[in-house]
Amino acid sequence: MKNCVHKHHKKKQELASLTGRLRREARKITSPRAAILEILRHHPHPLTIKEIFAELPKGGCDLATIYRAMQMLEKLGMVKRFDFGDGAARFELVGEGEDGHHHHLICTRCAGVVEIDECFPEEIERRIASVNGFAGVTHRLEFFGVCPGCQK
Amino acid sequence: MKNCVHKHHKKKQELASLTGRLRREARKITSPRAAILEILRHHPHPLTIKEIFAELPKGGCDLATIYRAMQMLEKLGMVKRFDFGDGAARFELVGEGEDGHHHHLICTRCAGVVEIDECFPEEIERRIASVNGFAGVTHRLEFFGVCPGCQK
DNA sequence: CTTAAGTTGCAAACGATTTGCAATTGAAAA
DNA sequence: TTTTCAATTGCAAATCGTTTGCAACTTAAG
Repeated sequence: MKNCVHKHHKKKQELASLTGRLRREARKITSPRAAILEILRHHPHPLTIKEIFAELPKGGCDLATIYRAMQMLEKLGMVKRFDFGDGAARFELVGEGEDGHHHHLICTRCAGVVEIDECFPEEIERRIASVNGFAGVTHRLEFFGVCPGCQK
Repeated sequence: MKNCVHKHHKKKQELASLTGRLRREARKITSPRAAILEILRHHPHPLTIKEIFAELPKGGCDLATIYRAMQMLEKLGMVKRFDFGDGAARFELVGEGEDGHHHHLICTRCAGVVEIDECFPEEIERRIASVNGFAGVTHRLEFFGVCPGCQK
């Protein structure tokens, strides 16, 4: 179950559109960045820094460069950071104008990932916020279990 | 908002009951362990290793000892590990027979924590599991927002 | 083509957590 | 109690993911 099922209809973004977003933010389009975006573009599921590094063409860039790129892309809202609780951050490209909020179902055996459409019920979240007087409440939510292939 | 609101009626467990659980598992009741349990007993909210370390009486034990103790207590199901996404694990004592599953509302400004009674709807989780053929599905869920005190 | 600001590689620094190992200590047995 | 041995601890070194300082190097604007 190393592959990923996608129920979200994420249109693969054009590289030009991505670099355009960068340019608009007065960021330089360097070859490491183009290569990283290219990889993210082709992987609709969350990738760790090391996975991106591994996908990088021969003589790719330094790990630090990827870390810096992801920080910056996250700040610009172009990628969303996910935490599966295993100590390594994962990143996924976010469509223009979208916020990328969604969840995953992760196999605790093979680490396979399935994107989930369901989200925590808004009314309940709203109630939790108001009952406690909190503002701007969001949540971090991930599901864990054993995938079909790992159950035997 | 450095204090914690508790809507859960967690009865503070007796130290004797805790050490009894250890003894039953053929684990030694050492002074570091007793001190750690004593601290957890008095703090119904999730504590980081460093917080436990700081609470430790003068000449407490080594950090490594706390790490080892928490690993072991977690394995025995006596503490539950939480991840607020800030890189430091937090631990909370779990009542005998309970599984400690619950969630928190965390202030992104002051890091204050409120325990939440709500959980992700079971029927939806069940549907997510069956639709994807996953078994033994659980979830990790935490809420984030700005607490009343930090909103001004 | 020049140039200044933005970027990169590299190595060192970090913070959380783990681990090897010799010295110490519970607690079961004598 | 005292003996005895496995469980446990302290300490330092090792890991791991991530960040950062800095000099060398590009990109993109003029």
